[in-house]
Amino acid sequence: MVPARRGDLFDPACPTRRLLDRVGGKWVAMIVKVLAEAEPDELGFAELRRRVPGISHKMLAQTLRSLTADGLADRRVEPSTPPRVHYRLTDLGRSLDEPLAALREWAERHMPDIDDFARRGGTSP
Amino acid sequence: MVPARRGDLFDPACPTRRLLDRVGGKWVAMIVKVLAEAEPDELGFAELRRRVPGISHKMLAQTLRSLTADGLADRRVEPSTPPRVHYRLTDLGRSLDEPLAALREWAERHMPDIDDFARRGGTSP
DNA sequence: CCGCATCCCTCTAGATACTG
DNA sequence: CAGTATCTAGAGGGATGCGG
Repeated sequence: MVPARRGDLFDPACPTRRLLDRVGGKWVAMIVKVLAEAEPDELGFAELRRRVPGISHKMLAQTLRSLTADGLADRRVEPSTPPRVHYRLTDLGRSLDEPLAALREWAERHMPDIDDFARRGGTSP
Repeated sequence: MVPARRGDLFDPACPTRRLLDRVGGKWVAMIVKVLAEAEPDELGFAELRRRVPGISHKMLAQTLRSLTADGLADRRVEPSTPPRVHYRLTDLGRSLDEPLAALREWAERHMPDIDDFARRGGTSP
């Protein structure tokens, strides 16, 4: 990650794009939301999959893996047969949910405006 | 946009992903930030390009086009030779900058934590 | 039950070039 | 100077299958 294409080093003091590279993925924001709403409980893999409609087995595992690797989620393995694995947000992950919640709120409030504007082809009222 | 891959319709009541599909693009957030910081002035195409290091001519035009089509930015053509085109945020675009600013702030404050965690391989202190 | 590897397809975005 | 079209490489993400 953070490839530094060719000789072109972008400003290393711009963490926003790096954050969006992670959070802008197709499923990250939704999984963080679901985990945040489950607080203070943790969620099993299967339960998570049920609460994120449309996600594939692979993408859920992959996204959870990256969240765990980034310290945004904790992973707890229950040593049973079959083993069950549970996830919850870390403090860091919980703090990330705050700006994400602001974004969700904006989206719910204003996406209809964008849709209307786009549908009318940008004509003034 | 909002392709609805194959037969798989996701929940239409989830505008957050649709917003992230737009804002999560590589340049959108940065351009909105630059336009917001220039307020109340508008910025010419060339000036914008100077303020967004690393962006290509094509991607700047393309991103500005989508912002304009979504009603997030206004486009003003100065009928001179050569023609100059100026951009500024609309009220809607300006309101979007608020949650984006929250995200930027989080990124600046917490990306180092993520980096440290990843660098230590997720080891507890 | 959950994780990981493989294959494949689509979509993004960079390079380049032509028009107004 | 600004906008658009074409081509191409690479990443993201879906389906499937084996391993633990």
